[in-house]
Amino acid sequence: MGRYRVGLETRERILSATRRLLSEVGVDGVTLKAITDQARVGAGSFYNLFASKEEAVFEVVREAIEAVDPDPDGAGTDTLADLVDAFVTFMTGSSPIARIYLQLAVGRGLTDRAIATRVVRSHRTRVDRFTDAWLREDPTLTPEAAERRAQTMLAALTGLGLSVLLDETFDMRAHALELLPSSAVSSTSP
Amino acid sequence: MGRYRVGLETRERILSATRRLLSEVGVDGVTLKAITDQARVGAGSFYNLFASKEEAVFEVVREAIEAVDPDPDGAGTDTLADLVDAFVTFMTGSSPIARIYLQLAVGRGLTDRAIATRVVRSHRTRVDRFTDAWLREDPTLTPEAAERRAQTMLAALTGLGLSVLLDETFDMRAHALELLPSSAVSSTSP
DNA sequence: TACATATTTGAGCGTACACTACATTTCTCT
DNA sequence: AGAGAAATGTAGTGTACGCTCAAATATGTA
Repeated sequence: MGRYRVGLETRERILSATRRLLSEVGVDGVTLKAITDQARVGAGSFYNLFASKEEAVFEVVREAIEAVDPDPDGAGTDTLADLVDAFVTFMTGSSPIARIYLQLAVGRGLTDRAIATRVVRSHRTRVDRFTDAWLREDPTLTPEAAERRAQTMLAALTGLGLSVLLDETFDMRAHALELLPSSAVSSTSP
Repeated sequence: MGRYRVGLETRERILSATRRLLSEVGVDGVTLKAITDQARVGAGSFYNLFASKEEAVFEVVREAIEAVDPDPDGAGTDTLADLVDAFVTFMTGSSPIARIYLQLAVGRGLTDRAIATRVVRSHRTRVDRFTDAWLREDPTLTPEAAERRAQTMLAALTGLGLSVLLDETFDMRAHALELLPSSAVSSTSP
């Protein structure tokens, strides 16, 4: 089902409106009417392009996450410090999308099956990224040990992210550095 | 406006029902109908005792957060391993309180200022507990360094708690052990 | 230009929900 | 017992929301 050019433009307008609303009024304020008003689009047009309201919201969050990904192509050259840095930037950056992401992941992921599935899948991808980086950092690790460390590190980063969301003065970066093995602390990749 | 005895009993029934629903069906499942059905009470009775649904939910949340607060009379002899162990047990134990607490702290605490304040305060108390334990573990640490490590460790434990909420098969204990300094890994306090 | 396909509109459907009105019953105190 | 306050159940009301549908219009292609 090919799209006409105007359809793709409308899609962008809808995503922009959703992004803006998420930032300005939060996840609860994003109603379909708010989106379609903001995008100057009828409800029917919205559903011609998105299967549900949630789909648009997730697309926005997904793009926000990708925007800070140090290695979008998965080339496998990013270091642990790079990944940690990217996560910290995502959480402490100016965009409020990080808050939305955590809220959706935990606040709704626990009860909404569709959301839980997406959260788990993206989490899985991130764990793999961190696992690979751990193996590059310390080739003597078994794959299992590397994954365990990746899981722990990611969970810790999530917890630190929560801390900074609850208390904006929390110095997430300083704390996150403690999660790195001492050999990797000094600098990010050259 | 004094209350009759039956009114106070009804109030307790409503709070119990709300508490139970929070743990069984989650925050989103707590509708007024669910509460009044569970409490075997009419909607009119509910609004005779509470100004709004939120008021009842908030009362339960407040009690749940208080229940999570570490014992303020703690003798101050816990080791880091003890504290980690207690946290893991709390998270993976049979009581649904941990679930409620985390879900509300993240799901609502990010947007509800009143809840955020309570979460931050109980978190603060726990950080102090962990800081003391770090100092006992390694007396060469400066108080600042100890607190930084305490914050990181607690955030990591919280993140691991989130992991186990999203995936019940997640082995929180194994991962939590990685957070301890190597000298403390082998055993809990004698 | 003719045709197929994509896009748009917006009134309105179904539903879920918090909350209310009010007649009735129960409670407590004197 | 009697009176007034409190508690109760029912049957709603109002509203907000996600989403649908059919008809009308725009777009791309041969």
